[in-house]
Amino acid sequence: MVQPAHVATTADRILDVAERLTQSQGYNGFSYADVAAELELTRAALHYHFPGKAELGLALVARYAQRFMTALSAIDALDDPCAELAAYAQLYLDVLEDRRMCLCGMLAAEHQTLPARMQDAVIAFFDDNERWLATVLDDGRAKGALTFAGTSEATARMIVDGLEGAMLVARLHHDPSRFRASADRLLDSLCT
Amino acid sequence: MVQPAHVATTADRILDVAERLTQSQGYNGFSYADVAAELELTRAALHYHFPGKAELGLALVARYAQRFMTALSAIDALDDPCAELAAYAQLYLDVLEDRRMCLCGMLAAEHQTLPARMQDAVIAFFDDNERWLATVLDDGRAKGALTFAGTSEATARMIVDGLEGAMLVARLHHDPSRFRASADRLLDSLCT
DNA sequence: GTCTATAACGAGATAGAC
DNA sequence: GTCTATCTCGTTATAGAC
Repeated sequence: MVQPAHVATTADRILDVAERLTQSQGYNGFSYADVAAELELTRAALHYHFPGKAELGLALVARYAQRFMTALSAIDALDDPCAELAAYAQLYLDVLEDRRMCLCGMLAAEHQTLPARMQDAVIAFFDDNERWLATVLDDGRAKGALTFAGTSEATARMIVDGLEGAMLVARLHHDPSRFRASADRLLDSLCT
Repeated sequence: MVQPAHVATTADRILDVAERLTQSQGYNGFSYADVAAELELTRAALHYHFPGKAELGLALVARYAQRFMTALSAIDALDDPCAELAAYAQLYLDVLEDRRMCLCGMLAAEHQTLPARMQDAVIAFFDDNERWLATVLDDGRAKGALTFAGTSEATARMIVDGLEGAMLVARLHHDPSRFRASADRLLDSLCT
């Protein structure tokens, strides 16, 4: 049986709630009870869909990473390196708007406490982001649309670092404009 | 009675362990039992020194912030804006060397789950850092030692954001050289 | 200042009925 | 697929002896 596209399965609704809770309170900051209460289910029902919290957490990262990579593919279609970087920053801003941290940024902070497979998935998320950014940077430099010193890999890392850090700090004040200011300064220096 | 400078009080040793655990696993990622075991004390002894985890957490941030501000005062003595920025980044690198996150960076991630007074103290830490950096930047621009567009406040925020984010990500790979690369690119663009 | 003992609660998890 | 009931363990916290 295939679900109609507009009806979320229970598993999806669990992931939606768990994702928001993880982004706002951390993986170690929410419980099955929190998710169950919000969905008006019992904890046991959650265990049916995700046997343990480790499985839920892994599904969380996998879905988030997949969704993110899909968004990056869509950005590729812009075919304008400078606009692509701006669109990339906008992905972060969208998350920040309702006071969430990047899921993997949050999990990066908690990294040492995570199940091994979640740790690996978080690292892979950042590697994928850096790789994608590096191709945008290389492409932009080849086209003359972007200017930067050093390797595209190092520049990509600086962008990821800057955006993740800007989210982390801007969230304290619930102030997306702070994020935008940092992000703009970071990216404007690259666009010719 | 005053303690000799080289003998740490029990309260200090508790803070030392709790600080390291918070920086590596998060405030929600360690327990009184963890601290007690490492110090070969009981949990009850910890409650004597810090009635509850909220008080311990607040003392943690207060001590860290005070120590950090003292370090910033020492850096002021360098009287060379570019060297001062490098020394500032070095503070972060020192923390990262044994796989710790900045205490307040970690607490920023967990911010929404913290006791109210801890939340305020974390925000104050970042405000103080930004203020200090802004004075270094203003001073450096006046002397002609630093160049940057826009306000010193906005530039200060970009520096804090970049360094915190670089720590967050570099810690994943246990790779301080990544931090150094990001930090150098961030700061070199300011030094004339 | 530190201990033993215990209370009170929350978390993750499982068995088995429906 | 969801429920009730239960288990086990970890966590915070307190009382009272030493």
